[in-house]
Amino acid sequence: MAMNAAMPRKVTTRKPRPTSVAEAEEFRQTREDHASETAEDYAEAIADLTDAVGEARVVDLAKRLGVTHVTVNRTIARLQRDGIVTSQPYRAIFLTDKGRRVASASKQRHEIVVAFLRSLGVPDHVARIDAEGMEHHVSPETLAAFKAALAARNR
Amino acid sequence: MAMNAAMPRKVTTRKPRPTSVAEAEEFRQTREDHASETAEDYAEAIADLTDAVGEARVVDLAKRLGVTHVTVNRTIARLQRDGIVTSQPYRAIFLTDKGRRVASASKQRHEIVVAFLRSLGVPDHVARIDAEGMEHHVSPETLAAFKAALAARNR
DNA sequence: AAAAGAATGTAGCTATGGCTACATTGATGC
DNA sequence: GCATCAATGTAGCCATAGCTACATTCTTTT
Repeated sequence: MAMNAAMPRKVTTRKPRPTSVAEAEEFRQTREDHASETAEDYAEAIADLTDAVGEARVVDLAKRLGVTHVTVNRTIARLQRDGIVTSQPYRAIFLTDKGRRVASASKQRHEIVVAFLRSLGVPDHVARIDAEGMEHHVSPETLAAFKAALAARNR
Repeated sequence: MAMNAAMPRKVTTRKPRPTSVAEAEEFRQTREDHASETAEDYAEAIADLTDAVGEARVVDLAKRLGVTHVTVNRTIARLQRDGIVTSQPYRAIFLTDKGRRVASASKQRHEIVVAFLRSLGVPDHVARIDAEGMEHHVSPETLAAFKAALAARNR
């Protein structure tokens, strides 16, 4: 690119750059959480459907998660690859032991987060929406704090 | 696919399918939030850097967000497309008015969430990590509830 | 048993969000 | 002024996550 005289050039020396990368770790953690969000949502949905109607089918998951059956299909393939579910063509989807553990932990956390938000006076519908987004980023420490706050309120 | 006799066939009629899609809305909302997360994180980072050293450069953002400069570059192009920032090749990045609004709202929410978690006894470092993930999913209602809880504690 | 309809699968598109490797430009030092 | 190094830009790869359109298979109905 040719030098353009009309383009105001910066003459002064560059300001010293902050070298701290402390915050970077927080963003990294958040990105990592995102990777497991899908697995947790699917595992929980599959567990619920299995409890309710005995099996989880692609259409049911699609309806429940608000995506098309195509997306479900591809995600299930990944979850199978990762040992969360078992599935065979044209058959229902089932959780592995690992999948059941994921679902159970996720469900527990979900319920605590919803209960906690509701205890703060957040309307039920809003609490459910917020919990769905927040829950995957709630560490064990924060979950414990939520539990403790709930217990204190009921004491 | 040929019928495989060894494959246990389901003989009974399919169970009735649950038709409720109530939960789907929650997942949709969460996916929507994800779309704005990046914009908020970048806007906040750019605002902070601009305050601290007068300008935000690609390297600084990369360091701070924990990604490579390539990722920053591409994201900045998108943010420019979306009217959040202005940028010219080889120059610093600046927020538009819209970008400043995003940054300010995001920063405020971030600080409230961190303060709230800390007030529950969550260790500072953990509070920061969790807040980073959670904040983008905190609705105005929940944020108000957090604020109220903080105010009550300081009363 | 054949037709119709529902469910599932597949091909291929878009967008985001990471990355490495390499090219170019800008800033600094000699 | 030129060489060097840092910063920025570009090409192109991969994975996730959504979609429409179409093909196949299964279930139900007639």
